[in-house]
Amino acid sequence: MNDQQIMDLFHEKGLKITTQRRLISKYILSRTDHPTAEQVYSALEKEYPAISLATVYKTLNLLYKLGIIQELGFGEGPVRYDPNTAVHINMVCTKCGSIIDYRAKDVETWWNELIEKLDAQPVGQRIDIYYLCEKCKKK
Amino acid sequence: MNDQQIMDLFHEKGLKITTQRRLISKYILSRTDHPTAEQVYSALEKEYPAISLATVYKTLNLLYKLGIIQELGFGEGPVRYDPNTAVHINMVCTKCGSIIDYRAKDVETWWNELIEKLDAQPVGQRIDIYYLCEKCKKK
DNA sequence: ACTTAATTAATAATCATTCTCAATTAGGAA
DNA sequence: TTCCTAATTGAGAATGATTATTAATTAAGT
Repeated sequence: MNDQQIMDLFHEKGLKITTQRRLISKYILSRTDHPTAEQVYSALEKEYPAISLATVYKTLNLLYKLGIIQELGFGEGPVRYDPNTAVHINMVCTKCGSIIDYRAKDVETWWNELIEKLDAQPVGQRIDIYYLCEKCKKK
Repeated sequence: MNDQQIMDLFHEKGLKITTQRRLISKYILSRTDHPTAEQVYSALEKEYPAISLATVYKTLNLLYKLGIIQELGFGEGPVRYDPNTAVHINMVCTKCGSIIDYRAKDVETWWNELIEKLDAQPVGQRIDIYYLCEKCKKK
């Protein structure tokens, strides 16, 4: 999903298309590093100084509710946002907190087999692996 | 792992065995409903009124650091604690927040195959499926 | 251009969790 | 058993993340 498609979806749902929503949507879609709301805010502040942190939170929440992005909450620290909603594995470094997506065909295949066995129909999923990333392992 | 084994581990690590730690450990091990720290506190307050919420937080954190329990943070609401550290799926109702563990032999088998393919060695994992539980689906 | 409801910025309020520190206690040593 | 000391605890203050409030602004249909 690209940012234009998101704007179309907003329109379809009767939601207003604002500069802020456009910028936030575009920005989060462009990231693979799972930023926090604060980080999205800091990045956008440079080109759009009037933007407010509350708007960033509200918009990310809206994107989440619309199923466009994933929310990753942890025991500690702020929520991380992931534009990848396909079945994949979040490789989470327990030391530095970096998160990279691991996506493999067989993960998706297995997942589809699994959910077929359930009587429930999932509305989403989350798969995390906690490990030490290369950088942190060296130290 | 039972609570006596946890006490043995505490001893081994040079950690003091207190009434609070005993009660909190025993309680969380007995639950399958993934309670919050607040809920653990409320339950234990009845038989041990002097217990403090800070101690509950600290002890649950300690158990987590020792790898005895799992911490499940979400985008909203408090952290939930899960004494089941085996590979399993957390079935999370997106409406009422109930969490039940889904454990199947093939989940573990597949998981072991998967992590063999990674060059990283995981220190833990988390698998969630978001869905509507039976009760909430009826409404 | 006009209207109006939705959205925004700014900041106060809230919620969950951690921190601080004086008092208490576990558990090893005498 | 009693003593000693460092670890732990309870109580509440402090912090950090997020949400709520509200007056001002703005998107977008008429």
